[in-house]
Amino acid sequence: MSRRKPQEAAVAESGGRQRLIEAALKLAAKSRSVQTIGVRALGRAAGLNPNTFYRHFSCMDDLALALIETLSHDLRQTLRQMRHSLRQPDAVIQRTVEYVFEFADRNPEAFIVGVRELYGASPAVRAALRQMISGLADDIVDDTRLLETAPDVPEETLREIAEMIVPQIFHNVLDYLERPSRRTLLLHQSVRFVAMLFAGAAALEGKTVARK
Amino acid sequence: MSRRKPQEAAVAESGGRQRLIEAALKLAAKSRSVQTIGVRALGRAAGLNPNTFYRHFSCMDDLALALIETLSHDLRQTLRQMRHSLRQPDAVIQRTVEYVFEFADRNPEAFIVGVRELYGASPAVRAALRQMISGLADDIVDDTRLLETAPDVPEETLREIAEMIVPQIFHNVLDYLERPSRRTLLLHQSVRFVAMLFAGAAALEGKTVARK
DNA sequence: ACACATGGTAGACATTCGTATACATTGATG
DNA sequence: CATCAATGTATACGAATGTCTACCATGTGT
Repeated sequence: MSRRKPQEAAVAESGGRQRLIEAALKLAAKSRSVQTIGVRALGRAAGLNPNTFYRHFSCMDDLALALIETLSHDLRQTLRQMRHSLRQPDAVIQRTVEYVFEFADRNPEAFIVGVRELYGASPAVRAALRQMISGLADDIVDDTRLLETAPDVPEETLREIAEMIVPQIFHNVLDYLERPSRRTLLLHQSVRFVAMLFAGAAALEGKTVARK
Repeated sequence: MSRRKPQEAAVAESGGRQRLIEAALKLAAKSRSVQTIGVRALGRAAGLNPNTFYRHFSCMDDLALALIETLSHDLRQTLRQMRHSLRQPDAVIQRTVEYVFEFADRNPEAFIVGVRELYGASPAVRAALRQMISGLADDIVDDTRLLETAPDVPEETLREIAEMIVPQIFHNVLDYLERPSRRTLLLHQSVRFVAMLFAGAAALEGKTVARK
Protein backbone atom coordinates (compact mmCIF):
# COMPACT_ATOMS: atom_id res chain seq x y z
CA MET A 1 0.00 0.00 0.00
CA SER A 2 0.88 3.69 -0.20
CA ARG A 3 2.85 3.14 -3.37
CA ARG A 4 4.03 6.51 -4.53
CA LYS A 5 2.77 7.58 -7.93
CA PRO A 6 5.53 8.86 -10.20
CA GLN A 7 4.37 12.43 -10.58
CA GLU A 8 4.01 13.30 -6.94
CA ALA A 9 6.81 13.92 -4.53
CA ALA A 10 9.36 14.03 -7.32
CA VAL A 11 11.55 16.38 -5.38
CA ALA A 12 10.65 15.85 -1.77
CA GLU A 13 11.20 12.11 -2.09
CA SER A 14 14.93 12.51 -1.77
CA GLY A 15 14.46 13.56 1.81
CA GLY A 16 12.59 12.28 4.78
CA ARG A 17 11.36 8.79 4.25
CA GLN A 18 14.56 7.36 2.91
CA ARG A 19 16.67 9.11 5.49
CA LEU A 20 14.46 7.77 8.24
CA ILE A 21 14.83 4.24 6.95
CA GLU A 22 18.58 4.53 6.69
CA ALA A 23 18.89 6.05 10.13
CA ALA A 24 16.70 3.32 11.58
CA LEU A 25 18.91 0.71 9.96
CA LYS A 26 22.01 2.23 11.44
CA LEU A 27 20.54 2.62 14.91
CA ALA A 28 18.90 -0.78 15.06
CA ALA A 29 22.05 -2.53 13.89
CA LYS A 30 24.24 -1.21 16.65
CA SER A 31 21.85 -0.66 19.50
CA ARG A 32 18.49 -2.33 19.82
CA SER A 33 15.49 -3.57 17.93
CA VAL A 34 13.66 -1.34 15.50
CA GLN A 35 10.65 -1.09 17.78
CA THR A 36 12.68 0.34 20.63
CA ILE A 37 14.57 3.02 18.76
CA GLY A 38 12.03 5.67 19.57
CA VAL A 39 10.76 8.34 17.23
CA ARG A 40 12.79 11.05 18.88
CA ALA A 41 16.10 9.26 18.67
CA LEU A 42 15.26 8.35 15.11
CA GLY A 43 14.47 11.90 14.14
CA ARG A 44 17.66 13.05 15.80
CA ALA A 45 19.74 10.54 13.87
CA ALA A 46 18.05 11.45 10.62
CA GLY A 47 18.40 15.17 11.20
CA LEU A 48 14.66 15.60 11.19
CA ASN A 49 11.96 16.69 13.52
CA PRO A 50 10.52 13.86 15.60
CA ASN A 51 7.07 14.45 14.22
CA THR A 52 8.22 13.99 10.66
CA PHE A 53 8.25 10.29 11.37
CA TYR A 54 4.48 10.22 11.49
CA ARG A 55 4.26 11.80 8.05
CA HIS A 56 5.59 8.59 6.57
CA PHE A 57 4.87 5.81 9.01
CA SER A 58 2.06 5.10 11.41
CA CYS A 59 4.26 3.18 13.82
CA MET A 60 7.64 1.51 14.10
CA ASP A 61 6.35 -1.74 12.69
CA ASP A 62 5.47 0.16 9.56
CA LEU A 63 9.03 1.29 9.19
CA ALA A 64 10.37 -2.16 9.92
CA LEU A 65 8.17 -3.65 7.22
CA ALA A 66 9.36 -1.08 4.70
CA LEU A 67 12.89 -1.89 5.68
CA ILE A 68 12.34 -5.60 5.20
CA GLU A 69 10.74 -5.04 1.84
CA THR A 70 13.84 -3.22 0.68
CA LEU A 71 16.18 -5.87 2.03
CA SER A 72 14.13 -8.67 0.58
CA HIS A 73 13.98 -7.04 -2.84
CA ASP A 74 17.67 -6.26 -2.96
CA LEU A 75 18.86 -9.64 -1.78
CA ARG A 76 16.57 -11.66 -3.97
CA GLN A 77 17.32 -9.58 -7.04
CA THR A 78 21.05 -9.79 -6.41
CA LEU A 79 20.88 -13.54 -6.23
CA ARG A 80 18.66 -13.75 -9.27
CA GLN A 81 21.03 -11.83 -11.46
CA MET A 82 24.02 -13.77 -10.19
CA ARG A 83 22.31 -17.01 -10.99
CA HIS A 84 21.55 -15.58 -14.40
CA SER A 85 25.22 -14.98 -15.02
CA LEU A 86 25.99 -18.57 -14.17
CA ARG A 87 26.07 -20.34 -17.48
CA GLN A 88 27.67 -23.63 -16.55
CA PRO A 89 26.48 -25.14 -13.30
CA ASP A 90 29.97 -25.29 -11.91
CA ALA A 91 30.16 -25.17 -8.15
CA VAL A 92 26.75 -23.57 -7.87
CA ILE A 93 26.59 -23.95 -4.13
CA GLN A 94 29.98 -22.38 -3.59
CA ARG A 95 29.18 -19.46 -5.86
CA THR A 96 25.78 -18.83 -4.32
CA VAL A 97 27.02 -18.93 -0.77
CA GLU A 98 29.88 -16.63 -1.68
CA TYR A 99 27.45 -14.21 -3.20
CA VAL A 100 25.28 -14.15 -0.11
CA PHE A 101 28.28 -13.48 2.09
CA GLU A 102 29.45 -10.72 -0.23
CA PHE A 103 26.04 -9.17 -0.12
CA ALA A 104 26.11 -9.34 3.65
CA ASP A 105 29.47 -7.68 3.62
CA ARG A 106 28.08 -4.81 1.61
CA ASN A 107 24.90 -4.53 3.69
CA PRO A 108 25.89 -5.62 7.16
CA GLU A 109 23.32 -3.58 9.02
CA ALA A 110 20.47 -4.92 6.97
CA PHE A 111 21.50 -8.46 7.74
CA ILE A 112 21.99 -7.85 11.42
CA VAL A 113 18.64 -6.15 11.76
CA GLY A 114 16.94 -8.74 9.61
CA VAL A 115 18.08 -11.69 11.67
CA ARG A 116 17.45 -9.84 14.88
CA GLU A 117 13.89 -9.05 13.95
CA LEU A 118 13.33 -12.58 12.72
CA TYR A 119 13.34 -13.58 16.36
CA GLY A 120 12.11 -10.24 17.62
CA ALA A 121 9.02 -9.18 19.47
CA SER A 122 6.77 -8.05 16.63
CA PRO A 123 4.68 -10.81 15.05
CA ALA A 124 4.03 -8.77 11.91
CA VAL A 125 7.73 -8.23 11.31
CA ARG A 126 8.53 -11.85 12.00
CA ALA A 127 5.88 -12.90 9.51
CA ALA A 128 7.33 -10.62 6.85
CA LEU A 129 10.79 -12.05 7.35
CA ARG A 130 9.51 -15.58 7.25
CA GLN A 131 7.89 -14.77 3.97
CA MET A 132 11.20 -13.47 2.69
CA ILE A 133 12.87 -16.69 3.77
CA SER A 134 10.18 -18.66 2.07
CA GLY A 135 10.79 -16.73 -1.13
CA LEU A 136 14.49 -17.42 -0.98
CA ALA A 137 13.74 -21.07 -0.41
CA ASP A 138 11.57 -21.01 -3.51
CA ASP A 139 14.50 -19.69 -5.49
CA ILE A 140 16.77 -22.38 -4.15
CA VAL A 141 14.32 -25.05 -5.16
CA ASP A 142 13.94 -23.60 -8.63
CA ASP A 143 17.67 -23.38 -9.10
CA THR A 144 18.31 -26.87 -7.92
CA ARG A 145 15.68 -28.34 -10.21
CA LEU A 146 16.85 -26.22 -13.12
CA LEU A 147 20.53 -27.00 -12.78
CA GLU A 148 19.83 -30.59 -11.74
CA THR A 149 22.19 -30.31 -8.82
CA ALA A 150 20.32 -32.96 -6.87
CA PRO A 151 18.30 -35.06 -9.28
CA ASP A 152 17.78 -37.87 -6.80
CA VAL A 153 15.94 -35.71 -4.28
CA PRO A 154 12.19 -35.32 -4.66
CA GLU A 155 10.82 -31.80 -4.79
CA GLU A 156 9.11 -32.06 -1.44
CA THR A 157 12.32 -32.93 0.33
CA LEU A 158 14.08 -30.24 -1.63
CA ARG A 159 11.75 -27.60 -0.28
CA GLU A 160 12.23 -28.91 3.22
CA ILE A 161 15.97 -28.59 2.84
CA ALA A 162 15.79 -25.15 1.31
CA GLU A 163 13.69 -23.86 4.19
CA MET A 164 16.40 -24.98 6.57
CA ILE A 165 19.33 -23.74 4.56
CA VAL A 166 18.28 -20.12 4.63
CA PRO A 167 18.11 -19.50 8.37
CA GLN A 168 21.26 -21.50 8.92
CA ILE A 169 23.13 -19.43 6.36
CA PHE A 170 21.79 -16.31 8.00
CA HIS A 171 23.10 -17.53 11.31
CA ASN A 172 26.50 -18.12 9.80
CA VAL A 173 26.45 -14.75 8.11
CA LEU A 174 26.10 -13.05 11.47
CA ASP A 175 29.17 -14.85 12.74
CA TYR A 176 30.85 -13.93 9.51
CA LEU A 177 30.11 -10.27 10.09
CA GLU A 178 31.08 -10.27 13.73
CA ARG A 179 34.27 -12.27 13.60
CA PRO A 180 36.31 -11.29 10.57
CA SER A 181 39.03 -13.73 11.52
CA ARG A 182 36.67 -16.62 10.89
CA ARG A 183 35.54 -15.48 7.51
CA THR A 184 37.06 -18.09 5.26
CA LEU A 185 36.30 -20.81 7.75
CA LEU A 186 32.65 -19.87 7.96
CA LEU A 187 32.30 -19.62 4.24
CA HIS A 188 33.82 -23.03 3.85
CA GLN A 189 31.63 -24.53 6.54
CA SER A 190 28.51 -23.03 5.04
CA VAL A 191 29.26 -24.58 1.69
CA ARG A 192 29.93 -27.91 3.31
CA PHE A 193 26.70 -27.61 5.25
CA VAL A 194 24.63 -27.23 2.11
CA ALA A 195 26.51 -29.98 0.37
CA MET A 196 25.95 -32.29 3.32
CA LEU A 197 22.23 -31.68 3.28
CA PHE A 198 21.96 -32.47 -0.40
CA ALA A 199 24.14 -35.54 -0.14
CA GLY A 200 22.34 -36.70 2.97
CA ALA A 201 18.94 -36.26 1.38
CA ALA A 202 20.04 -38.32 -1.59
CA ALA A 203 21.50 -40.98 0.66
CA LEU A 204 18.39 -41.21 2.85
CA GLU A 205 16.24 -41.31 -0.25
CA GLY A 206 18.18 -44.26 -1.50
CA LYS A 207 17.86 -46.01 1.83
CA THR A 208 14.22 -45.47 2.58
CA VAL A 209 12.74 -45.77 -0.89
CA ALA A 210 14.86 -48.20 -2.80
CA ARG A 211 18.38 -49.45 -2.80
CA LYS A 212 19.84 -48.04 -5.99
CA MET B 1 30.56 -15.23 40.96
CA SER B 2 28.26 -14.13 43.78
CA ARG B 3 27.44 -17.74 44.60
CA ARG B 4 25.32 -17.74 47.71
CA LYS B 5 26.82 -19.53 50.67
CA PRO B 6 24.37 -21.89 52.35
CA GLN B 7 24.15 -20.18 55.72
CA GLU B 8 23.33 -16.69 54.54
CA ALA B 9 20.06 -15.53 53.16
CA ALA B 10 18.36 -18.77 54.08
CA VAL B 11 15.00 -17.09 54.41
CA ALA B 12 15.22 -13.99 52.33
CA GLU B 13 16.34 -15.99 49.32
CA SER B 14 12.83 -17.10 48.55
CA GLY B 15 11.98 -13.54 47.62
CA GLY B 16 13.46 -10.94 45.39
CA ARG B 17 16.09 -12.33 43.12
CA GLN B 18 14.16 -15.32 41.90
CA ARG B 19 10.96 -13.36 41.45
CA LEU B 20 12.83 -10.77 39.43
CA ILE B 21 14.25 -13.42 37.16
CA GLU B 22 10.90 -15.05 36.63
CA ALA B 23 9.19 -11.75 35.97
CA ALA B 24 11.90 -10.79 33.51
CA LEU B 25 11.42 -14.08 31.71
CA LYS B 26 7.71 -13.53 31.41
CA LEU B 27 8.03 -9.94 30.26
CA ALA B 28 10.84 -10.54 27.80
CA ALA B 29 9.06 -13.49 26.23
CA LYS B 30 5.95 -11.61 25.33
CA SER B 31 7.14 -8.07 24.86
CA ARG B 32 10.71 -7.11 24.13
CA SER B 33 14.30 -7.93 24.84
CA VAL B 34 15.58 -8.26 28.36
CA GLN B 35 17.59 -5.05 28.09
CA THR B 36 14.54 -2.96 27.25
CA ILE B 37 12.24 -4.18 29.97
CA GLY B 38 13.19 -1.39 32.33
CA VAL B 39 13.75 -1.71 36.04
CA ARG B 40 10.47 -0.08 36.87
CA ALA B 41 8.34 -2.33 34.73
CA LEU B 42 10.27 -5.27 36.08
CA GLY B 43 9.71 -4.28 39.68
CA ARG B 44 6.06 -3.73 38.95
CA ALA B 45 5.72 -7.19 37.42
CA ALA B 46 7.59 -8.80 40.29
CA GLY B 47 5.61 -6.95 42.94
CA LEU B 48 8.73 -5.24 44.19
CA ASN B 49 10.10 -1.78 44.50
CA PRO B 50 12.05 -0.67 41.42
CA ASN B 51 15.19 -0.14 43.44
CA THR B 52 15.19 -3.69 44.70
CA PHE B 53 16.52 -4.67 41.30
CA TYR B 54 19.85 -3.05 42.08
CA ARG B 55 20.19 -5.10 45.25
CA HIS B 56 20.69 -8.17 43.10
CA PHE B 57 21.90 -7.02 39.71
CA SER B 58 24.08 -4.21 38.54
CA CYS B 59 22.38 -3.93 35.17
CA MET B 60 20.03 -5.76 32.87
CA ASP B 61 22.83 -7.71 31.26
CA ASP B 62 23.57 -9.13 34.67
CA LEU B 63 20.06 -10.43 34.97
CA ALA B 64 20.13 -11.80 31.45
CA LEU B 65 23.32 -13.70 32.17
CA ALA B 66 21.82 -15.20 35.31
CA LEU B 67 18.81 -16.19 33.28
CA ILE B 68 20.94 -17.86 30.67
CA GLU B 69 22.91 -19.70 33.27
CA THR B 70 19.71 -21.19 34.63
CA LEU B 71 18.45 -22.14 31.20
CA SER B 72 21.75 -23.61 30.18
CA HIS B 73 22.04 -25.66 33.34
CA ASP B 74 18.48 -26.98 33.17
CA LEU B 75 18.57 -27.87 29.50
CA ARG B 76 21.93 -29.54 29.57
CA GLN B 77 21.15 -31.50 32.70
CA THR B 78 17.82 -32.62 31.30
CA LEU B 79 19.47 -33.93 28.19
CA ARG B 80 22.25 -35.57 30.16
CA GLN B 81 19.90 -37.55 32.31
CA MET B 82 17.78 -38.54 29.34
CA ARG B 83 20.80 -39.81 27.52
CA HIS B 84 21.71 -41.69 30.65
CA SER B 85 18.40 -43.48 30.59
CA LEU B 86 19.00 -44.55 27.02
CA ARG B 87 20.40 -48.01 27.31
CA GLN B 88 20.18 -49.25 23.78
CA PRO B 89 21.09 -46.68 21.12
CA ASP B 90 17.76 -47.07 19.39
CA ALA B 91 16.61 -44.02 17.50
CA VAL B 92 18.88 -41.73 19.49
CA ILE B 93 18.28 -38.77 17.26
CA GLN B 94 14.54 -39.12 17.43
CA ARG B 95 14.57 -39.43 21.19
CA THR B 96 16.92 -36.53 21.71
CA VAL B 97 15.00 -34.18 19.46
CA GLU B 98 11.77 -35.18 21.12
CA TYR B 99 13.27 -34.43 24.49
CA VAL B 100 14.39 -30.99 23.42
CA PHE B 101 10.97 -30.18 22.09
CA GLU B 102 9.35 -31.41 25.25
CA PHE B 103 11.68 -29.28 27.30
CA ALA B 104 10.78 -26.30 25.16
CA ASP B 105 7.14 -27.06 25.70
CA ARG B 106 7.65 -26.95 29.46
CA ASN B 107 9.85 -23.82 29.34
CA PRO B 108 8.58 -21.83 26.37
CA GLU B 109 9.55 -18.42 27.66
CA ALA B 110 13.10 -19.46 28.35
CA PHE B 111 13.48 -20.71 24.82
CA ILE B 112 11.92 -17.67 23.24
CA VAL B 113 14.07 -15.32 25.24
CA GLY B 114 17.16 -17.42 24.67
CA VAL B 115 16.88 -17.42 20.92
CA ARG B 116 15.89 -13.79 20.88
CA GLU B 117 18.93 -12.76 22.87
CA LEU B 118 21.18 -14.97 20.78
CA TYR B 119 20.70 -12.41 18.04
CA GLY B 120 20.11 -9.50 20.37
CA ALA B 121 21.96 -6.30 21.01
CA SER B 122 24.13 -7.24 23.96
CA PRO B 123 27.49 -8.78 23.06
CA ALA B 124 27.96 -10.25 26.53
CA VAL B 125 24.63 -12.04 26.40
CA ARG B 126 25.25 -13.29 22.91
CA ALA B 127 28.61 -14.65 24.00
CA ALA B 128 27.03 -16.49 26.91
CA LEU B 129 24.46 -18.08 24.66
CA ARG B 130 27.07 -19.07 22.14
CA GLN B 131 28.94 -20.74 24.94
CA MET B 132 25.80 -22.63 25.88
CA ILE B 133 25.41 -23.75 22.28
CA SER B 134 29.01 -24.81 22.23
CA GLY B 135 28.43 -26.88 25.34
CA LEU B 136 25.43 -28.56 23.81
CA ALA B 137 27.47 -29.27 20.71
CA ASP B 138 30.09 -30.89 22.93
CA ASP B 139 27.44 -33.17 24.33
CA ILE B 140 26.24 -34.12 20.89
CA VAL B 141 29.76 -34.99 19.83
CA ASP B 142 30.31 -37.09 22.92
CA ASP B 143 27.05 -38.92 22.45
CA THR B 144 27.67 -39.65 18.83
CA ARG B 145 31.11 -41.02 19.47
CA LEU B 146 29.93 -43.01 22.45
CA LEU B 147 26.95 -44.57 20.74
CA GLU B 148 28.80 -44.87 17.45
CA THR B 149 25.91 -43.35 15.57
CA ALA B 150 28.19 -42.07 12.83
CA PRO B 151 31.41 -44.06 12.89
CA ASP B 152 32.45 -42.95 9.42
CA VAL B 153 32.58 -39.28 10.30
CA PRO B 154 35.79 -37.85 11.74
CA GLU B 155 35.56 -35.96 15.00
CA GLU B 156 36.36 -32.64 13.42
CA THR B 157 33.48 -32.88 11.01
CA LEU B 158 31.29 -34.12 13.80
CA ARG B 159 31.91 -30.98 15.81
CA GLU B 160 31.19 -28.85 12.78
CA ILE B 161 27.87 -30.59 12.35
CA ALA B 162 26.97 -30.37 15.99
CA GLU B 163 27.58 -26.63 16.04
CA MET B 164 25.09 -26.26 13.22
CA ILE B 165 22.50 -28.60 14.57
CA VAL B 166 21.89 -26.65 17.74
CA PRO B 167 20.87 -23.28 16.31
CA GLN B 168 18.81 -24.95 13.63
CA ILE B 169 16.93 -26.98 16.21
CA PHE B 170 16.41 -23.81 18.22
CA HIS B 171 14.99 -22.15 15.17
CA ASN B 172 12.60 -25.03 14.65
CA VAL B 173 11.65 -25.01 18.31
CA LEU B 174 10.45 -21.44 17.99
CA ASP B 175 8.20 -22.39 15.12
CA TYR B 176 7.11 -25.34 17.16
CA LEU B 177 6.10 -23.09 20.02
CA GLU B 178 4.39 -20.52 17.86
CA ARG B 179 2.46 -22.76 15.53
CA PRO B 180 0.99 -25.67 17.42
CA SER B 181 -0.60 -27.03 14.29
CA ARG B 182 2.80 -27.76 12.84
CA ARG B 183 4.15 -29.57 15.83
CA THR B 184 4.42 -33.09 14.53
CA LEU B 185 5.62 -31.85 11.18
CA LEU B 186 8.38 -29.78 12.72
CA LEU B 187 9.48 -32.56 14.98
CA HIS B 188 9.65 -34.90 12.03
CA GLN B 189 11.55 -32.42 9.92
CA SER B 190 14.02 -31.73 12.69
CA VAL B 191 14.81 -35.40 13.02
CA ARG B 192 15.23 -35.72 9.29
CA PHE B 193 17.46 -32.68 9.29
CA VAL B 194 19.87 -34.22 11.74
CA ALA B 195 19.79 -37.55 9.97
CA MET B 196 20.54 -35.83 6.66
CA LEU B 197 23.55 -34.09 8.09
CA PHE B 198 25.01 -37.29 9.44
CA ALA B 199 24.30 -39.21 6.28
CA GLY B 200 25.61 -36.39 4.14
CA ALA B 201 28.79 -36.12 6.15
CA ALA B 202 29.40 -39.81 5.77
CA ALA B 203 28.70 -39.65 2.05
CA LEU B 204 30.98 -36.68 1.47
CA GLU B 205 33.65 -38.35 3.53
CA GLY B 206 33.49 -41.36 1.27
CA LYS B 207 33.74 -39.20 -1.80
CA THR B 208 36.51 -36.84 -0.84
CA VAL B 209 38.75 -39.18 1.09
CA ALA B 210 38.42 -42.57 -0.46
CA ARG B 211 35.89 -44.52 -2.43
CA LYS B 212 34.68 -47.12 0.00
C1' DA C 1 -5.33 33.18 -8.69
C1' DC C 2 -6.65 30.19 -5.20
C1' DA C 3 -7.31 26.09 -2.64
C1' DC C 4 -5.07 22.08 -1.15
C1' DA C 5 -2.44 18.09 -0.18
C1' DT C 6 2.28 16.92 1.11
C1' DG C 7 6.47 17.14 3.92
C1' DG C 8 8.62 19.43 7.55
C1' DT C 9 8.89 22.33 11.94
C1' DA C 10 7.97 24.23 16.77
C1' DG C 11 6.23 23.97 21.21
C1' DA C 12 3.88 21.93 24.83
C1' DC C 13 1.79 18.15 27.70
C1' DA C 14 1.58 14.25 30.66
C1' DT C 15 4.06 10.13 31.40
C1' DT C 16 7.69 7.20 32.10
C1' DC C 17 12.20 6.17 33.05
C1' DG C 18 16.90 5.50 35.65
C1' DT C 19 18.87 6.39 39.60
C1' DA C 20 20.38 8.88 43.95
C1' DT C 21 19.46 9.45 48.83
C1' DA C 22 17.50 8.19 52.96
C1' DC C 23 15.04 4.96 55.91
C1' DA C 24 13.15 0.25 57.77
C1' DT C 25 13.48 -4.69 58.76
C1' DT C 26 15.80 -8.80 59.73
C1' DG C 27 19.18 -12.37 60.72
C1' DA C 28 23.86 -13.40 61.88
C1' DT C 29 28.07 -12.35 64.38
C1' DG C 30 30.97 -10.18 68.01
C1' DC D 1 23.26 -6.21 73.58
C1' DA D 2 25.47 -3.84 69.86
C1' DT D 3 26.86 -4.07 65.19
C1' DC D 4 26.67 -4.96 60.58
C1' DA D 5 25.44 -6.59 56.11
C1' DA D 6 21.67 -7.86 53.25
C1' DT D 7 17.20 -7.01 51.53
C1' DG D 8 13.40 -4.15 50.64
C1' DT D 9 10.84 0.48 50.68
C1' DA D 10 9.72 5.59 50.03
C1' DT D 11 10.55 9.73 47.89
C1' DA D 12 12.30 12.69 44.79
C1' DC D 13 14.58 14.75 40.63
C1' DG D 14 16.21 15.42 36.02
C1' DA D 15 16.02 13.63 31.63
C1' DA D 16 13.85 11.48 27.86
C1' DT D 17 9.80 9.84 25.55
C1' DG D 18 5.16 9.62 22.59
C1' DT D 19 2.04 12.37 20.74
C1' DC D 20 -1.24 16.42 20.27
C1' DT D 21 -2.09 20.97 18.13
C1' DA D 22 -0.69 24.60 15.45
C1' DC D 23 2.12 26.75 11.95
C1' DC D 24 5.00 27.06 7.60
C1' DA D 25 6.79 26.06 2.73
C1' DT D 26 6.06 24.28 -1.73
C1' DG D 27 4.46 22.17 -5.85
C1' DT D 28 0.00 20.78 -8.26
C1' DG D 29 -4.66 21.04 -10.12
C1' DT D 30 -8.49 23.75 -11.46
